[in-house]
Amino acid sequence: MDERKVRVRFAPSPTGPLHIGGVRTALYNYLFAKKHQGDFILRIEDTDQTRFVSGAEEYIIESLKWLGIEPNEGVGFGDGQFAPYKQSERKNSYRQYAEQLVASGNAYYAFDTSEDLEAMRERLKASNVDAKYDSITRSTMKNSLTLSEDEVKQRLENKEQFVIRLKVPRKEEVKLYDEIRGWVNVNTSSIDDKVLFKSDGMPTYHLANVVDDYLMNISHVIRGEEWLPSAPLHVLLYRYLGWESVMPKFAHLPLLLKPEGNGKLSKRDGDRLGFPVFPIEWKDPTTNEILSGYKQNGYLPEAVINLLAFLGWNPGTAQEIFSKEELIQAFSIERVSKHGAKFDVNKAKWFNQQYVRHVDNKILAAELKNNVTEKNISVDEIYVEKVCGLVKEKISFTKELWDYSQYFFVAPTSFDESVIKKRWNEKSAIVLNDIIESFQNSIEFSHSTIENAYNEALIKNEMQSKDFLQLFRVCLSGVASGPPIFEMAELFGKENTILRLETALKNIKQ
RNA sequence: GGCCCGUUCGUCUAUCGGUUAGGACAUCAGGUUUUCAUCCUGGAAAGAGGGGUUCGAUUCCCCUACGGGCUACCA
Repeated sequence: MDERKVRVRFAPSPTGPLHIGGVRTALYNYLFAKKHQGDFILRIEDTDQTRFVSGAEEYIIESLKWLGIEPNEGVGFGDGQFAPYKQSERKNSYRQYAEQLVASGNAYYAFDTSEDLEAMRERLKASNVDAKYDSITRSTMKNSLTLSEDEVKQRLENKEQFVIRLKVPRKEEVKLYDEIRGWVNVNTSSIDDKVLFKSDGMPTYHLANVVDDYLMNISHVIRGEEWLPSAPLHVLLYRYLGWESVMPKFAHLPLLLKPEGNGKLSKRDGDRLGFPVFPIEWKDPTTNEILSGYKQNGYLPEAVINLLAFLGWNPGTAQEIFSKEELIQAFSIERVSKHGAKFDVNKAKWFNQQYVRHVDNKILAAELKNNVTEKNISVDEIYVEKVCGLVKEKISFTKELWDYSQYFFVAPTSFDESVIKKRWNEKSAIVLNDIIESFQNSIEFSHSTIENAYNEALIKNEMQSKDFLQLFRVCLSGVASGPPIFEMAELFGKENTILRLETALKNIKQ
């Protein structure tokens, strides 16, 4: 690594909600920046005004905040010395560079209408030739290379619509070093004369991205593999603009693939895959369709970061659970894999489960309390916390809290039938009554005194615990599984526990 | 079609010429947990195919196959 200060950027376009592939790109940029004490920048690439989606920009900002991978510079995170960070607000800075390329003979004005272009493509297709605007075809089109100088001047003065295209050499090897893949060679014969400056006065991605990365002193471009084919074009741009010596290093990340079948994960995959593709919930502004998010599905941001980091990267050790700080320390571009990764729902669930267990009860309680109050149940905060402490071992997602713990707040009215059917016999009621009686006579009501009372009742009635314990659980909670029974009963309290057992007795007796 | 990238257990991956090809998730079988959804132990499970290079290839090179990406005045 050279001495240049590390400055990386995440540059999404606000055409909809950010999906997890994009989130991972942001994450790798973030980790790389922090690892090298560099800057992480958020730049909004909104050069296509026709694809603007309202709310998308805010969504991107909110998502990065939720995940805790906040840029230290950029839209929504405070301007640095390179503001503005939104390309539509930088509109005026691009044309001069396009003009510079025209002046140096590396670009040209083109006046072709979309009909002209269509006709050219039809014509070439008919003769079985690759239809592209390149070193051959440009000589047959309306541009500043074929038109006289006067006519070009005239057209420009008449404010005729034009674009500026890069004059790509006919046949030239372009070498590009990718930090993940090594050297990539591309011949310019396969690249067309890309539009750099559009007729609406905005640059295309190619120009804007190169100009901004240069102006913003970007040291490394870390982006998705879908950009690899156009990277040589960008190298050409740096070269012709005279910036090749400060050209950023490139790293093209492997894509995130759909778990089943083929293709890269896309925004359109929405909810149908059984896991969210968006960090937080997104409501489509035009259709009002709601697409679910990791946040709302009960994932913890730390878990999402951890699992995403491992989709395409690994530290080379057996450790898999990494805090954000640990990821920063361990991360390196060299250990990013070259091939696409399919998202694995099971592994994602496992990651989240690991984190849920270690979350402070207070934080879980805050979420569970919402569910409880939604049901118009008023409850003590400490009680909710204790409930969380007991059930968190049993769940994978925070949104499961209520499902797994509702009997702590509402006494059961139905009882797991398969357990009743399997375990209930003529002695059950007697044992239960003995337990109730013992409880009533007890002064202290802790999990150990509960357990003692329980055991005594079993011995007295010559009953094996393994034949009765689950039945006991069902009588108390209505369901077949849950946290340690005696601790659960302690939390219910003496009166409540007795009441529940009596209710169970009444309901179950056929 | 053209160009580019890739290819190790079902999935994520380790291996930087010599390993019984390792781990994790999932799965299966046991065992704890006096019950369970936790936990522990164990099993099954992989180098796409074909050529080279080499004393020796999963590892390096070539070809084929397959997968993916790109191929717009979209990013």
